Amino acid sequence: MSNRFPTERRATIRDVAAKAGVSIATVSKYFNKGDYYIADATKQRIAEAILQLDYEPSATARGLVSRRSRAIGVVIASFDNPFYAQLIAGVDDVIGATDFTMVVASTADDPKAQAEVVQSMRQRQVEGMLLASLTSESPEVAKALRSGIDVVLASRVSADLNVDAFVGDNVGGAMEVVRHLAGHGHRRIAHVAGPQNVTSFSMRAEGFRRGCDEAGLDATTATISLVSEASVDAGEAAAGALLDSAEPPTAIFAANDRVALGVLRAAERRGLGVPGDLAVVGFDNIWVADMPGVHLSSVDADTRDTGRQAARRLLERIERRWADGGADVLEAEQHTLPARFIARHTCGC
Amino acid sequence: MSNRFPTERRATIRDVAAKAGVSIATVSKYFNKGDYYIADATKQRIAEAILQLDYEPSATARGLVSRRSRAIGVVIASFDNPFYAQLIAGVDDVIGATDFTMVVASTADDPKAQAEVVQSMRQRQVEGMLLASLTSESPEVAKALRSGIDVVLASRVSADLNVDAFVGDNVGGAMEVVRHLAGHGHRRIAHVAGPQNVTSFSMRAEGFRRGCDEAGLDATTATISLVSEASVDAGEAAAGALLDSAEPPTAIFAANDRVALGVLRAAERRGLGVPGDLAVVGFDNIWVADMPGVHLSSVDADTRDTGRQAARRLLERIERRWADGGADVLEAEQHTLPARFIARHTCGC
DNA sequence: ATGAAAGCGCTAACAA
DNA sequence: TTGTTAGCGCTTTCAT
Repeated sequence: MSNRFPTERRATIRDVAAKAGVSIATVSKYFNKGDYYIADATKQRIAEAILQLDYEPSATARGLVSRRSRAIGVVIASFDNPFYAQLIAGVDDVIGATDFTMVVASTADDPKAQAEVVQSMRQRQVEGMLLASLTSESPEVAKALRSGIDVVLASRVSADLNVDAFVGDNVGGAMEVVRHLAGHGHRRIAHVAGPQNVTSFSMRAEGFRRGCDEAGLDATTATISLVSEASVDAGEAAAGALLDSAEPPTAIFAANDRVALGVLRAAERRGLGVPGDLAVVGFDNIWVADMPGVHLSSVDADTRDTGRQAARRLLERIERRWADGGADVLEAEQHTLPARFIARHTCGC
Repeated sequence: MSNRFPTERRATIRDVAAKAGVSIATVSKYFNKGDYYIADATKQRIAEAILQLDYEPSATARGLVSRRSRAIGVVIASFDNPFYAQLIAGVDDVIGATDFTMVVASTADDPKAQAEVVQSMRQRQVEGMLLASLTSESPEVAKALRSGIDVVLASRVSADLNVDAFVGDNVGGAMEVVRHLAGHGHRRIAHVAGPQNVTSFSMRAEGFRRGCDEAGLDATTATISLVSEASVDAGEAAAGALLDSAEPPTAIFAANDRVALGVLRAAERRGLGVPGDLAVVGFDNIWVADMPGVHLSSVDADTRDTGRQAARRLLERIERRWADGGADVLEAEQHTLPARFIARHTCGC
């Protein structure tokens, strides 16, 4: 047996009005409580009718007249990446407590996909967008901005978009890592860097360089190995090449924890002890880093909180826009969130 | 400097029509290509106008008249749980390839939150809902069903809702685990079971019992320890109690991988060797299970594919409904996806 | 090949 | 306190 209901037409405000014996305006007022006076007896009858008809007001119709969708769009690179999962969890923490809904889409860092997604969100009239996946800025984003959609960046910065951005202290965190590793006596340190068109990764690479300078290491010992995708497999491959070279590093700083996990696997496959033969440090401090058997040293920039802050800011912008009649009065700010080095087992602590 | 654009009113179909010197009906036809003939010259002018005005049709207005939102709702328990992340990734695989959008919300398995979320989605006129977090079925879901919203369950079954469900072979998978563990010679096997109001967990517990029967183990050696929340910490606590008891188990089968990770941590904290002193098996085969240093044996029911299949089915239902003029002709089916035991290090293989 | 007009379900003046 | 009415931006007959 299937759900065989004749599926009678959804009840509308008209049906409610008819059944309650009032005008649709009164029913509308009933829902937009607070601003109107309406007799208790009438209220009763309306409530009754709503219940009986199982009426639910159409957000679509409401949105059309009020010109507000009460929806925000969230764009990430992928769902099965704990970093984005954490970020969205943070966004959800704040959005879930409001009457806004989230429409979410992933773009796999594909500019074309991003353009499509942004366009689709514009059509859906989202009031704001939270972009966490933004490598090359597509013109679609600028258009969205121009059409009155607020935009906030998370874990990304943009040179030509004048919008708020919330991003961890990648440079500082990376420098801290090198400092720490150097403190353990390492001289041959390698950095497995992620795609440099992703700002977080390029900033980490920059921090690595600065850290090496600071520690007096030069390019003969401090090397950077680029990886085209920040994945476990790519990390394993890159680390493998490094480890199999003539003068392998004694410590590897990975672009992020997933890459670090790949490095760990490469070491394990070669029977190398960690941190004895090789020290490893990641970035992002995803929950896995703290798991038994892993104990990966990492840098924590509180991803979930990044999501929360970015979401709050977006909401703030949206509210302000309505309060100020469409104007965009807030200055765009770049917020750098503090990064903390988390020493666990793999760095040699 | 902020994004200071006077934020002129979004262009509407009217503006386009005016600028192109045609009627709005023609512009509308331009977008609903295929069904109408429209002169090439006119097409040109419209395209031009659209470009200049940076016009994007309003999905809201469209939805109001067409009565279709081209949106589906996805309800999960939480984002920062790799299981749901995988599931959503699967859903995204198929939805992302269509012109539907996903509105997502989490409920933390709170019935009240679930009711709110479902209600909100109903207001937003989603055409279908994918429920992956459904412990106690709230009446809201039945209402949604009645109002013509298609519903598909993922990784959950429901006794009183007559809807499609896609769920892994929890019973069979669990039996397989016990069989395997018994094959390794274990007699004292414990199951750290998750909240029993979650069908996946109750089914796994059931499979555990059946497996013990099959292996000739009885309640004196095969024990079940209930945990109120399927988390790492809860798993650690439960395993700790088990391990510190007079006659500790030699093998623990955890409700899922997160709980298993907790078990692993409990063992590690006590200096117990795995699998030497304690064999451990999880469930779900989240990606972490395969990481270096972890090597957790688990049961794989292809979560991502579950998401894909469920999403496909939902889309199928939606299309059918429109093809058949609102009727709901598909029989509700319960799909059991095969579960495969994945032997890694922690089970003793 | 194109346009006029009637709504889709709702909100928000303005009247009564 | 309640009702009338004019749209919100679009699709869709039905004319032309």
